Amino acid sequence: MANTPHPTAERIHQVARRLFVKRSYSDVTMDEIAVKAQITKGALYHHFKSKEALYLAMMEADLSEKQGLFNKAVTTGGSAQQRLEILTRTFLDLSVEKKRISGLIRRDINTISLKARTRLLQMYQEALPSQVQSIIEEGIAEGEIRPVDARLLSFSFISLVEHTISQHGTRTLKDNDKKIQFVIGLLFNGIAAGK
Amino acid sequence: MANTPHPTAERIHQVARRLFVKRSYSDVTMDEIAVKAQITKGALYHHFKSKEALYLAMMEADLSEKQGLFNKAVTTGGSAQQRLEILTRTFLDLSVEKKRISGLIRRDINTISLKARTRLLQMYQEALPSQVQSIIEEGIAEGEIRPVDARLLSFSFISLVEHTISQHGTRTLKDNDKKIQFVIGLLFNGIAAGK
DNA sequence: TAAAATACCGACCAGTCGGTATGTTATCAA
DNA sequence: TTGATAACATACCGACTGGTCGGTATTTTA
Repeated sequence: MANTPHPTAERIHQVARRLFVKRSYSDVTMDEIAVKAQITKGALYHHFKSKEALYLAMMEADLSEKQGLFNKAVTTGGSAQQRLEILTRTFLDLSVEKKRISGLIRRDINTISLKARTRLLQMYQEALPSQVQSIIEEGIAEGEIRPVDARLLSFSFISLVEHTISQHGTRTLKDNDKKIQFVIGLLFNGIAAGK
Repeated sequence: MANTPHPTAERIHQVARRLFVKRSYSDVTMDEIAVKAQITKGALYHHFKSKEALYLAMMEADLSEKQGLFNKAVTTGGSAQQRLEILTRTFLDLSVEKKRISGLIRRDINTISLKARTRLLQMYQEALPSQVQSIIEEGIAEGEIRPVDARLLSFSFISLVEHTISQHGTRTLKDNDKKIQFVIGLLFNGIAAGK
């Protein structure tokens, strides 16, 4: 339903994704998207009624895909730590571009209309933070995790993971195993040297 | 030296800061800054040769102030944990607006010129991450903190603190003591329930 | 095969934005 | 008093941007 079977629309999505990942919402122009997608502006506006609609459609396609992927980690059995590891690995296994998209939201959220903003945050919330949150909440219920605010922690955890895929993060933590180890180790045990 | 003794320039700084905190770099116009500062565009361009120069000057003023403040925490005696607490408290005691400014960088970094970008990152680096980093490094040297990548950890810690001042963060962790407790507790001990 | 819907083209528009050119007024040293 | 300079004001420019629109080619449906 959120899929765009039309080949041209699909190409527009790809081009838009690549551009929006590299530059901010305001800085990407519809002209450039049209040129890169090898169509005219008329055709572009035939498929998407506005710049914002295109941005939202692109985000929705990406986030609903991620929601499905991450949901497998949530519904898997095992300890909260194991499930967070699986979820993190699922994320890290994505393409570089797809890993970056989630980070766009914080960057562009202030430049789109209020209505689009609410919708975007809702989609993001369901795709990522609330899934992490539910794992944490169950971990708390099981006595595996000490009682903290699960929502705030889920946001913190997500940006922790995002740091591992930054330029410096990838330089320090070469492969995904190292990244997961860093992230999970910090989350569960902290950095105190004792014991 | 980075100070702007001229009262008009100072007023422009204030207005620009308020606007840039609320909206992205591209979305804030020089016209609006002029109107809000109760001057004309001519006067605005008399004081700052370009939009980018204004943005940079504003950032520089803020970051150099923060660098000085945080440096006190770094040079204070005590354990790494105590010094990180002091640094965090220094940050949290700032006005809401000044707390937000640091976060602008990640948002606007892609929209300014390469030269300005390099400069901005350098200033930010010195003001915040590298100070946190040096505390962590000393903590590792003293055996207080287990050996991890100090730089990556400093970035992670900073965004952890930033989360506590988000909308949800302030709702959950009412006062600064609660925020510091959350942030330091997570960093040093993690969330594992055992012991 | 006629008709209708879809996909696409490209010129154009109204508005916006950063920046400039050209004045006018306040300040203050000589 | 003068004259240079800083500190503004005003009018304007040119590039650019999101979006429109009349029209055409192509495919689907009746």
